Amino acid sequence: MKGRQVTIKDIAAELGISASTVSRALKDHPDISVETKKAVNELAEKLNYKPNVLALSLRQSRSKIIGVIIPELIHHFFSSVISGIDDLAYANGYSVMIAQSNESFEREVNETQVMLSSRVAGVLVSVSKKTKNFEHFQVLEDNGIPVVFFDRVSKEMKMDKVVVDDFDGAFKAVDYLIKTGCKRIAHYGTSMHLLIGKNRHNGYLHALFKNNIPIDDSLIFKCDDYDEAWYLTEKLIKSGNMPDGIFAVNDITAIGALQAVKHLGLRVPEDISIVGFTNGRISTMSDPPLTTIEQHGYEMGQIAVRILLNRLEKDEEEHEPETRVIKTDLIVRESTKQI
Amino acid sequence: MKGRQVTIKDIAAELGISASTVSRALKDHPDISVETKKAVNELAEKLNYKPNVLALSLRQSRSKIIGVIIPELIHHFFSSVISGIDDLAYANGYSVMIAQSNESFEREVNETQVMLSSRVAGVLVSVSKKTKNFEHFQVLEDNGIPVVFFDRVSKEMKMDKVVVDDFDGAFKAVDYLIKTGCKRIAHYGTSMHLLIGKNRHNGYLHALFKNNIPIDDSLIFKCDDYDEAWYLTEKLIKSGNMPDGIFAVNDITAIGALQAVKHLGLRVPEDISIVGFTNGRISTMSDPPLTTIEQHGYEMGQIAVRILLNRLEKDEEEHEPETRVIKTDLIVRESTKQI
DNA sequence: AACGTCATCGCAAACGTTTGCGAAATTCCC
DNA sequence: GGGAATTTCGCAAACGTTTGCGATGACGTT
Repeated sequence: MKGRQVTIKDIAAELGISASTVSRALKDHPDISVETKKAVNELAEKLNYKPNVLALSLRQSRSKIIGVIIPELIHHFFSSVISGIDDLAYANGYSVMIAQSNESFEREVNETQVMLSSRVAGVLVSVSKKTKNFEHFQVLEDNGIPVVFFDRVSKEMKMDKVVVDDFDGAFKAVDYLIKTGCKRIAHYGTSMHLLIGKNRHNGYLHALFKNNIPIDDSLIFKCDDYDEAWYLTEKLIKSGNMPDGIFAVNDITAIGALQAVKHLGLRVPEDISIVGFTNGRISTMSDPPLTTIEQHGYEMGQIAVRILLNRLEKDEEEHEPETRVIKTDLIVRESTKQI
Repeated sequence: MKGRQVTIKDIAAELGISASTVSRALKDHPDISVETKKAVNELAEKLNYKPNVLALSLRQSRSKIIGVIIPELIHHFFSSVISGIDDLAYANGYSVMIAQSNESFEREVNETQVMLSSRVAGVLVSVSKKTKNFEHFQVLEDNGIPVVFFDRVSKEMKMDKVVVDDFDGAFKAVDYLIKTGCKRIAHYGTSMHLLIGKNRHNGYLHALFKNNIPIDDSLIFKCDDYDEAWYLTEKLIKSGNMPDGIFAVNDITAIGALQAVKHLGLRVPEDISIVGFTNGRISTMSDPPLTTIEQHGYEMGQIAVRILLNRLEKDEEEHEPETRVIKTDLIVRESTKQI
């Protein structure tokens, strides 16, 4: 019952041989006779021996754990990414340690300390909204722990990144709105110090520009969650400054706007068209279903892992930071008009 | 740059004292003089020393990692649970290692091996739909790794569990449907070998019974996802065997049914009332918003951690498995009629 | 018979930390 | 000032594993 776990020594003792021999036998070292190997393997099987990865990691001072730091777990996009991370990590014999910062800078810093303490092989991170300083990640790199950022990244960090083509995605969304007849398109965006905020904003501007639509600052807002969107949309409509299209930085915000529009007795898309960003599960559940941008979270997770594993293999020599950009797709549903 | 990490020995060498002294100084052992402590702590700070938890875990053969095995990450309920787990684990100095089984029995078994290898302190698990055999979890217990199950549990396992009061939740849902005038209530349920499937089913039956409504087997189905629900609902309505209420085993299924009903030109809740289970994010996003059962995933995660930590503290002596039941709440929205 | 060649295995150190025990050095007490 | 008590620290072992090196025998070769 309540037992210690079986070790190599237990096997060695029971067989009357040394621990080294058992170790070598288990990994099919040529120095060991077939009979010994057979005996060792059989006993290991019988005792349900599992190598102690702690000891292993300690020995070669590198663990098979990938650390992941994200702002929030309860979020379709992030859980997609983690799912991609977990699947590929698992396929390569790595385990995944997660830590959510809950959008708190202090906790994010603390989590990097934990990663350091745990001697993880590498860290994948999407920074919190409050993070404007990246020293704690540099510390990881300085201690030999490679860091790969995904989605929420910043320009100033000279490290590996994998991001979605936010500019192009936003452009596609807004361009589509225009092509379906919208002329007064509002943008609900997130913090501009996050690249994703800035890039989506710029994509929005670029689409207007390309289509010769003047920029109207009274239609551009910092607004990135459900309740905010509801409130803002209601205010906007009642104020008389009503847009005929809304491009929101994510699906939740888009749906908040959508609900508010319907609540006021207006129709989507006839009166106001709406486009979100992410293509999460909810985008098919709203009424009407949401036109949005597919962000390929699962693939993003996988790519991040692949970049990390690559770095871990050829770990020496100076390394030139790489930025991978994932293309988005416009998913047309019924919250926008026909083209 | 590309450095090894700082160890206790580095500090000891630089200060010309022994590693033991540094170790004791760092944890404020009374045997060490104040000046030494001061010197050690300052240097540790300066060098950014972080204890190597691998070595620590190896030493006392127990790590500060909680393993979590779940069927699917991309799922509002499960990510809520993990979020609760992570927050409480973090507060108690533990890290969280996740592993998704993707509803595969083989992978679930493999993940338990990994947990064993990693010498995690304990494991929290929600079993896959395919799991009908629980030996792999018994192996964990036999090796001194406590296991706590949550949500998806089975009767035959004699271990700690934390579940939602599925019976009562289902009862509340169906009872409410009846009170609002429904007479022909369909049930879309999940596998009966999962306790949650059976209990919700029984809660459904009990509500019918209490209200003297005969059970109609032609209204009971195994159907637990979006597409299935859409298809089944459409078939059901067209076949003329139309229910006036639907109680679904989760929100996604409920919304699938809701969409199908609307698609056929019928109204929710006037023609058919619908109740889901979970109260996930999507339940507020549908049109009309979904009446559902709040399942308290975040709290469930926290309770699971608390049970585990309790066991880890007084780890000796035989332990009587405990089952914690979390009460549900009926959340009334607009997919049901007024009472 | 003397030597080299293999095949097979064990010793011991190392990874970073903790901790019981003992060893100095200092202080105290009478 | 002699002994005891106290303070402050170091030694070494241990956790489980890997691995360079050396050891032991059994052979085969001259």
